[in-house]
Amino acid sequence: MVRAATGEKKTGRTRQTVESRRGQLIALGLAFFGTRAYDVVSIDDIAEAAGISKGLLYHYFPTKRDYYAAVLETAAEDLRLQTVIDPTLTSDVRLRTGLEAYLDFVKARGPAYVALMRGGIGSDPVIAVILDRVRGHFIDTILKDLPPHPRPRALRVLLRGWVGFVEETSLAWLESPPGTISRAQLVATASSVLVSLLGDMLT
Amino acid sequence: MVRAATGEKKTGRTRQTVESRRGQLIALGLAFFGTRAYDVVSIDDIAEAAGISKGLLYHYFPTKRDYYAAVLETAAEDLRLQTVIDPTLTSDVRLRTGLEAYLDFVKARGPAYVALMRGGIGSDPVIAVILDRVRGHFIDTILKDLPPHPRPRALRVLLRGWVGFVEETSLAWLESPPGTISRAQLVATASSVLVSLLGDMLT
DNA sequence: TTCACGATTGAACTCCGGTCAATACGACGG
DNA sequence: CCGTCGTATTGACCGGAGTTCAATCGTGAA
Repeated sequence: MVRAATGEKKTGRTRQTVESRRGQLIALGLAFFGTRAYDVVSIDDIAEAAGISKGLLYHYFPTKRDYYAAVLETAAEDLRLQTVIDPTLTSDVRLRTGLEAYLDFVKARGPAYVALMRGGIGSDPVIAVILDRVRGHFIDTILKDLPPHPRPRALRVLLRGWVGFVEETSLAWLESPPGTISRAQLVATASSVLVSLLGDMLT
Repeated sequence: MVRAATGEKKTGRTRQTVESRRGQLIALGLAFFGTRAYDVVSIDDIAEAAGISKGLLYHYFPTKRDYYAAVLETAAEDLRLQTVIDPTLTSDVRLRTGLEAYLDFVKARGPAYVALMRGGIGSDPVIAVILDRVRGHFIDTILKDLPPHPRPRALRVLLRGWVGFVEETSLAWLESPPGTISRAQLVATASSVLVSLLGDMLT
């Protein structure tokens, strides 16, 4: 309609490879879902920001939820990569280094991390599975360091609680005014909690 | 259209008081949002289940999010009421009793509690405030028992972490097969974590 | 240069959140 | 027993958002 008035080229089509387009869309999703709530972000917003048509987004992701899931999965994978620790170190050092890496990741991502991990649509099964996998990965990493001998079933429950402690503590750290608590103190407390937890269990 | 075929009375209008209607809708919301994700639950679903028109729901709640917030608020209030402990008891006993009450509440509500507290729309500011208030209430309750003397600002951050520990642990307890961990062990571990946390801080 | 594959479009469809004027239930006064 | 009045309640309507799909055109290979 008004198209004739604008001086733009008739076809704005810029063909891209599937990976680059997918990457662009996921990156956009990280920005959008990291800022606004799931149901406030519209497919049209994404498409417009990407400079593509709505239909194309559905060429890459079957549904909005799948799109969100893919975005979350990417964030989760980033977190996993960012917290890989040199396996030759002492388990104690690895714990502290891992916690530091985790906190650095949280600090770098800021509110986007909060919105993605906490917000979103937690009660959706697909989403819940992704979040559980992230937490499960950390738990498995910790369990690998433990002697396989006395490993009560209750341990996993408590470790999941510990992960909750670290997550919640990190968010509080992010939101609190600077000087409230130091990164070092967080690391120290978290590892001391874990050690006492393991000590209680494995005796 | 088909209405004539059914033997129902032409007008199904059953006028109710505002409180009873509101209560019915909130109860329905607890069931729906406790089962399905926020954006999967439609206003039409609720209205149909309540036997009313969509418009009436908007007579009570200005928006879907406000409706959800009201439902959440009710659940939060229930939890608060369910965890009121006799203030004449020892602080130590109060802690254990409170934890037991919390776990009983979680067990009674089951997955619905999970969906409401974790799921929902966490990144929505209004919702986040409600959830923060619930956690803040527990933290304040704990803080009331402490001597006001050495109360570092970091304490609140760690207490929030402890609440996260309890929440996550409770969910894992719910989902785990019976016999994995006992309620008593959970209470013991959670209070021992809290005590050691406070011990580290207040020395 | 041609061809064919597939990335890309845009219009159409449906469902859903939200609005609003009209309606009728039921309590109250006469 | 009967208006009549407030308001709980309806139903039709709207714009927007998710989703579908046939048509289109850019691009690498032959």
